[in-house]
Amino acid sequence: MSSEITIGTLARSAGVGVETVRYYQRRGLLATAGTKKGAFRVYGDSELARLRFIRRAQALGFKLDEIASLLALDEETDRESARALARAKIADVEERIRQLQSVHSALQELVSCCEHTEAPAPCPILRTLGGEAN
Amino acid sequence: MSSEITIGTLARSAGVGVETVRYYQRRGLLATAGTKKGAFRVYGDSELARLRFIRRAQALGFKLDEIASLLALDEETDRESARALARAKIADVEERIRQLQSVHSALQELVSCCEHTEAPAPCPILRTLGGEAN
DNA sequence: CTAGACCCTGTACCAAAGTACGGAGTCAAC
DNA sequence: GTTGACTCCGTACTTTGGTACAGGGTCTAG
Repeated sequence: MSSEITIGTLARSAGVGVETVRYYQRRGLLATAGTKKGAFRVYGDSELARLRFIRRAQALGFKLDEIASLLALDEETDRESARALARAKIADVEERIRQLQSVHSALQELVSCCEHTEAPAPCPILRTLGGEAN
Repeated sequence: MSSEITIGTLARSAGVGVETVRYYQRRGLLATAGTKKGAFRVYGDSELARLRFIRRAQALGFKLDEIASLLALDEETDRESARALARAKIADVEERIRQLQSVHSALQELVSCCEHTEAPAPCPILRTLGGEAN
């Protein structure tokens, strides 16, 4: 049933490097396989699923510590907690978007000011960064 | 004219820590004052201006390496370069906003799916992260 | 039976932007 | 004439998510 796979194959199947798998093990996100076949540890489907879970969660902006919390949840009984974590992450993402948008418009302003200033004189961008009034 | 200030005052005036000033000096963003008054190095207005420049640029999302490039520009002759750097940063910020927006909508989808699933069964968020189809 | 590919463990290193600490010297005030 | 705040210089640690290497052992094919 559960395919017997070494760490290299496991890593490749999830699209990560062997060192990354080991790193997740060190971080406690993934168990180090208990069973060995000869001298090599052997992994199965559950480890692969967990590894993919980590990657998907990461793509959604969760950091490894948060993923550890997600992984500790039970599909059956922890829906509230899962939703709470997801909502917190949404708020987080929204905040970062707001920040970036404000930076974006400040930069836009500088550039368009620079473009519309015909004076051959000092660069408005550098002058603004340099100071006087703010 | 140029106020004679020690590093602590300089740092406080720019809203950073002394260690941060020293760090910028190590990074070559800020010169270590040559003049000393007794045993202590003495800074003036130009260092304060430079420090503020760094902070403003940082608030606009430039990293220290990029700020080094900005600081190397001449207000009079390097307008083109300044604009180019600002435009590159704008593109950068836009890209990050797009990324975050796509993450945001994926998260929204998960949460609203979870909210509208009345089955007492498994949590849709955790199940989606856990896999099968994607 | 040997070469090459793979695995094991442990440790060190990378970026980025600082922060903290140790041990010494010095300055100003009371 | 000493206390307390400040400075100097150098080094090490922090966070996050890995990556790289050293020095073995082992497995598989030809």
